[in-house]
Amino acid sequence: MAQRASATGASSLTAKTALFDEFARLGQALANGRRLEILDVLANGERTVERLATETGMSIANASQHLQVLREVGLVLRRREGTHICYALHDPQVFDLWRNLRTVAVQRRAEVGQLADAYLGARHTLEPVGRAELLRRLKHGEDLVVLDVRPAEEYAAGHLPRAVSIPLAELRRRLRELPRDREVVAYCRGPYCAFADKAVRLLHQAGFRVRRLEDGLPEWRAAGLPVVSG
Amino acid sequence: MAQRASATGASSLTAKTALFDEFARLGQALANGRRLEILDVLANGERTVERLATETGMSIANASQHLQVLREVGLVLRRREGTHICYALHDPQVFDLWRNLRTVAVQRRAEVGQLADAYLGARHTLEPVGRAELLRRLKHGEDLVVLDVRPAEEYAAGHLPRAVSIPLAELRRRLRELPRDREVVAYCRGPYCAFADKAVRLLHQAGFRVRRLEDGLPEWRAAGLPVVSG
DNA sequence: CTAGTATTCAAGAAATCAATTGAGGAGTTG
DNA sequence: CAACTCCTCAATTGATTTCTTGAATACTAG
Repeated sequence: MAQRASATGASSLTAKTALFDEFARLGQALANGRRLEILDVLANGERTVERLATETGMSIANASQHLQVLREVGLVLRRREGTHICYALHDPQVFDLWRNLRTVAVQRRAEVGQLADAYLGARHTLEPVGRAELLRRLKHGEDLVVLDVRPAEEYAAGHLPRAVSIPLAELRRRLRELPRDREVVAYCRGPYCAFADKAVRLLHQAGFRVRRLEDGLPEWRAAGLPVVSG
Repeated sequence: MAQRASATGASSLTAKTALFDEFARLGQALANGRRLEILDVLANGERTVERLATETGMSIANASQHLQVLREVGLVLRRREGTHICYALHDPQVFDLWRNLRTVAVQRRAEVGQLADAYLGARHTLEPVGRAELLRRLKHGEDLVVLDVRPAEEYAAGHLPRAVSIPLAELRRRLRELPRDREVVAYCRGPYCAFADKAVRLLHQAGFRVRRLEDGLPEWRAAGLPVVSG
């Protein structure tokens, strides 16, 4: 941001300029794909720097630096946990902001949809289950299996009512735990997480009746729907 | 964004990286104070490049370049109007995104509040009127004057029901148009626009009973409240 | 108090971004 | 169709951003 630096003394800046530059700092924090990946993961629960780095494929130093940026603008906060330091979203509104950004990006830019398909593998082949639909069917006592394919820690930090946890990495060898006479609804971290899509493909090939939830646990929680933890 | 450039061929990027980088492009568009100023003004109605430049104090070329950035990511769209080209927010969701960014910035960063006070001149001296309160008092037929102090074009593009238009620049010499026996509620472009605050100070010194609306017309419209145009 | 480890800091190279200036394009009006 | 107006593009300069590497820090655990 050249014009902010060119007036390091801050005296040549009008107050209005300074105010909007301050808003823009939040935009800057959202202006990097790696930081958005971090936010997306953190929406599923707090994480140490190390785990965050391995899950996103960054170096630890790099992940740490991005976390500093997010912390400076107040998007995340940290907490010591034994020898580790855990980072978490500062509050639910931060997730709302990230989701709002996503939504506008998808609606306004065709490239996003193409890239999403490239990453997730055109999922339009099978209509996902809507939140309202799932809730209704659960309430009617319908006999379906809700499957959480995220890592076990995230399931522990909060999951859908009656959900079963089988992390994607273990799914192939734990297929027998799933009943074949009931429909399976899989979910993961959200619409831009590949876990549930991969699970659906795997289960579909194995002959299960399976669909994915339209989005993930953070959206479910943000919609005010019940979340079970522990 | 070094890592995007380092892979100009785009082949070394994983699909996930590319997807989140695409989301980040929207963040980049929001990562500049001048562009946020533009969005804030455009939320009150479309504007030509020239007007936008003079209102925000930028050079025309600079304003044009920022508008190109906003257009590339789909935040604004343009339309020819005679010899001019008008820019407008692409849709109401764009305003929601900007408002969401503002909200998080104010809640998470103390600096923002201080800068806002520096710009607007600590307005806490007088409690603003809430949207709900104003609406209720209007419905009860209470005898108050709703005063729109934005430029006349913005009033024409949409204003509160029963609002009177006196642009801030003309307020001092049109004081006699306002009744002294009724409370005046002034509003402008939003919480980070100085027009209403200046109007309140001016009217208060002139002996009027006056308060400002908690925020401006774009927020009123976004709340689904009635807007009159023409 | 010491050892060990998770995290942060610091420095440097490559690339991007912002604002200015001046030239060029696109369209409209007469 | 020609002149004019409004707008966009291109090039430049200086600052910022991003990632890597290696060193320093801050804690916990024993």
